[in-house]
Formats: sequence, C-alpha cells, structure tokens
Amino acid sequence: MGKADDTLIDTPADTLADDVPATTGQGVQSVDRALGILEVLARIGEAGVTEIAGELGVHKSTAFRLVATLEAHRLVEQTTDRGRYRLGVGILRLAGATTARLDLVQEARPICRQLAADTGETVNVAVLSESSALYLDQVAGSSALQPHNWVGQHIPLHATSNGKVLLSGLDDAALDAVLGKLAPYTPQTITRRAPLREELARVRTQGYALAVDELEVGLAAVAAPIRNAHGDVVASMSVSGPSFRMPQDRLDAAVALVVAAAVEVSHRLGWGHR
Amino acid sequence: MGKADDTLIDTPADTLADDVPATTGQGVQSVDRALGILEVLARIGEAGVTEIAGELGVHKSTAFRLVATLEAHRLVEQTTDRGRYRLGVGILRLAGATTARLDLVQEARPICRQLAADTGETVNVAVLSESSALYLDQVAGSSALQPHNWVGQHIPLHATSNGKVLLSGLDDAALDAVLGKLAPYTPQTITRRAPLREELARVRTQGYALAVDELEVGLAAVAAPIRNAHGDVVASMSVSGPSFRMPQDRLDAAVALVVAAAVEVSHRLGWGHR
DNA sequence: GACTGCGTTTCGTCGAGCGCAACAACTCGT
DNA sequence: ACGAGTTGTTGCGCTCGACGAAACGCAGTC
Repeated sequence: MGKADDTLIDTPADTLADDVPATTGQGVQSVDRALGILEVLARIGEAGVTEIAGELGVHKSTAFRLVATLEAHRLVEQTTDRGRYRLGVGILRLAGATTARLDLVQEARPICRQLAADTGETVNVAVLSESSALYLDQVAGSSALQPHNWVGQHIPLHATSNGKVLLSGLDDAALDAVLGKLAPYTPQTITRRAPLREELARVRTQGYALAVDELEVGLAAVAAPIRNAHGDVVASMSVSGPSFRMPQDRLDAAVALVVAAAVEVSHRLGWGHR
Repeated sequence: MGKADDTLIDTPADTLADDVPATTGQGVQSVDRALGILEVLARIGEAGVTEIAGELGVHKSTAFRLVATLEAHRLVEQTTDRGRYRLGVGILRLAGATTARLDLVQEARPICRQLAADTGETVNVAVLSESSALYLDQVAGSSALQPHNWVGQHIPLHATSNGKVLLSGLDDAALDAVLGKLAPYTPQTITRRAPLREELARVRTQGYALAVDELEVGLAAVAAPIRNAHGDVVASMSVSGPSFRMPQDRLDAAVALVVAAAVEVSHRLGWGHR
C-alpha cells in the first residue's frame, strides 16, 4: 500500500537520471563529449583545455579537438588567443531560434510588450522545466536599466510568483516529485510544505500569485497562469519590480493587468474555445 | 589531386564567413555534423530525420544517431513520439549561462574604442530609460577638447541621434507611451509628432539616425541600433562632434563606421542576420 | 490490403577520432 | 635572469567507434 508511488516509474525512463555529470555515455561518443563540454562551461563559466579534459575524463588533445570544432561553430570562444574557453555567441543565436519557434513566446511577446508599457515594470514568461522555473522571455519595463536577464535561468519554484503559479497547476503527486528541499532565501521565504500547499490553493482560487521579498529582499512580483487548449497551466507570466516602486495600489493594478494579459495569451493558445 | 591549394589552410580564419551553410568540414567530423543539425533546425525550425540527413548530405541512420545524442542532452526534442525534431530547452539553459556574463557595456567597449580611434570623435552607448535616453558609456575621440561626460545623463529622445534610434525600435503604442511634449532646444529640433514619425520611419529603413544642430547648435551626431538575439533594438551607439568638424564626407564615413560597429556589437549579443 | 512514406534498429566494415608524446609559449619562484 | 612547471597546440600511428546499407515497425493513403 505504501508503495503506491511506484507509478512514477512509468516515466519514459530516460527523462531523468544523469542530468549533470558531463557525458551521458550513450549515443555518438564524440558528440556526447562535445556537448558535455558545453555543459561544463555552462556550469563553470570559463575553463582551460586541461581543466575540461579532466572534467570529462579524456585526454587533453581530445578535449582540444572537440573545443576547436565547437569554436568553428561559434558555440565557444576563447577569451584571448591561447587562453581559456567560454560559451560563445552561437549559443545565443540558437537560443533566439529556439524561442522564435515556440509559439508560446511568439504569441505572448506583443502582449508582454503592452503589459510592460502599461505597468512600467519588467515582464517575464516562464515554464516548468526539470524541477525549476525556466524563464523563456523577458521584456524590460520603461524604467529600463535591464535589471537582470533571467532568460534561460533556472529559478526556485517556491520563492517566486511564477514558480507558485506553475506549481499550482500540478496535482499532489507531481508536486512531491518536483519539490525538493525548500531553501530559504529571505526571512519571508516559505520553507515548509504545509503553508506552501495552502498558498498554492489560494493561488488556484484567486487566479494569481504574489511574491514579495521571498526570493530577494526588495523584490516584488505578481504572476498569472497561461493555459493551453486543454486548460492545463503551461506557463506563467509575471510583472516584477522593486518593492519601493510597488505600493499596494500599484500592486493591485498590476494584478488585474497581468491576469488579463495571461488570459489573452491563453485565448491565443486555444483556451476557452468550445 | 589538387596539390597547390593547400595554402588555403593558412587563412587567418578569424573573420570567416558567418553564414556556415551546414558543416564546416574541419574539426571532429561527427561533432561538426551534429552542430550542423542544430544550425539546420535553427534555420528551418522543425525537421524530420530524413530531411536533416538530406540537408547534411549524410545517411538517414547517421543523422538519426546524431539527433538521438543531441536529444539525450536536451538540445533537441521531438514534437511527438516518432515525430519531427526541433530545438529544445537545453539550448536555453546554455544561453542562460552565457547571458549571465554578457554585459552590453563590456562587449561594446573594445568596439567603441576602435570606432573612436577610426573617427577621431566621441562615441556613446545609450539605452531607453524612463522616457529618455540614458547614456551608459562614452569613449572620447582623439581630438583634444573633451566634450562633457554624458554617462548617467538622461537626454531627450526626439532631439538626439541615439534617441531616434531607440524610438525607431518601438511600435506606435509604445511610442505614444514614451513621448511627452517635444520640447524645442534649437530651431532645428523636431517638435511635431508627424514629422518625427516620418523621421523614425526613415531611420528604420536606412538603419541609422542623424541629428545636426537639433539638441544644441553646432553639435552633430550619427547613431545606429544595437540588437539582441531577437532582433530587438536594445541600445544605440553614436558618434558625435562639433558640426564644423563634420562636413558631409566625414559624416558619410562616420555613418558607415558606426553602422558597422553597431552590427558587430549586435553579433556579440547573439544577433544573426534576417 | 498493398503501397509508400516515415522514424528506428541491427550489423559488419573501415576510416575517423583517439591517446600518446613532443612542441611552443607563458608564468612563476628563487 | 633563468629554468621548472605550467599552459594550449600539433603530428602520428593504432584501434575502436561511427558510418552506410539494408531490414524493421508503424503511420497514413490511394
């Protein structure tokens, strides 16, 4: 009886397991290693050939040849001639193409722009990916000294408005599978399961989520769900800015605007049709 | 066979053609092909194994194995089981790692220096902020008299070349939200909406903006847009100097140089053609 | 129900990619 | 200033891993 959770094992089986440790060991070896290099660089930021080779467990020359190939495609670049390597602009070009083909981003972008203009704050679109929130798009508000570009970053689910919205779309089993330890980022962070469940229930009923000083002191955000044709929560859209610029009345206004915007995007994705 | 052509390998290769058709032919073959697949998918958006194989000029099974390896690293994903392939979220994760260290000012600075050296005039980088242009960086030209430092200053949008470029990236709604009263600074300042819209349309088509005696009599400037991976105008780069030092021919030369410099910075930020 | 397209799998062969070792440039430590 | 110890880079043979051909299972479609 207690082992009912075994149904989780039905998952495609290769979806989980080894996500971090360099190479997966399956597939075309050299490609596998080359992609491992990209992941190493993403994790470390900057590394020399020797360091990369050590990380992958291959010979220096092998690592060098792979890196050189990656460099020819601009996926990595070296800081200086005969210097260390880091991820290059080719990645960004690919990322641009990736989001360009996501109809979610395409449909949401003009609405995000409008929302950013109306609120004057930064707008983000996020989806659930591998136990965290993955930010797909960001439109800076009118007060645009780009606060920080979160696109592509993985953000904790329990400490952000977007995260709460995404979690609110899951059932209890999926929730347990996704939630790990609830790390505290500020004194306001929700760190226990029970209060989080209550908060999620509240998000479900009221149709939006708030997060003030929960990820970072001085940061306030409000998010609303984006649904597909089946009504599933596929993404979340948020407005965020410094707390001092977000008094109660502006926050209320932002709630109304972001909910309306998210509903509009949902409609464009086929939600609410009969 | 063709023997003498070996000298081709000596080419500096730092400014090689950025439109890599598919595979570069050099480096580790299978990695080269795998990265070619990513580029094909970036271009086409979605493709089947057979189509990819045709594009690369390899056998179906080879393409499949490469795609499977890419899929294991989440760089591609298939729309449905036994379906077509497209770029995956792994790309976005990698992109997040690159944007984290990507700073507009930092990437632009060496190019600004070069531009300042080539033109002998002052170079500025500006972004849109709070209904005006915010100057982020400045590199003084070779000329002795130092113009006053604009970094950190908010400058009217309608009377500067940088401002026009930044405005040219907005749609009509955003334009109305940002534009207030068009204050006259000199007799040349554009103070009415309609002529300004025409000017912005001109900026969009020709890819740069001019401003002569519009903010201050005797001050001439030319600016070009800096774009991110999505093609959005995120910043503007300008060359400016006293009008008496800027006859028509020098102005023309400055236009070409600043446009080229802005394109170069855009590339570093992930902007690809089209 | 045969046909035709797809993505996927298996398998034997051969050449591409591997590890080795020598090379070149750069940084320390004394 | 000078080697000792790094680093990134490059030929070179051997071998194992990646390749292509063909077969397979599964969709649609006439």
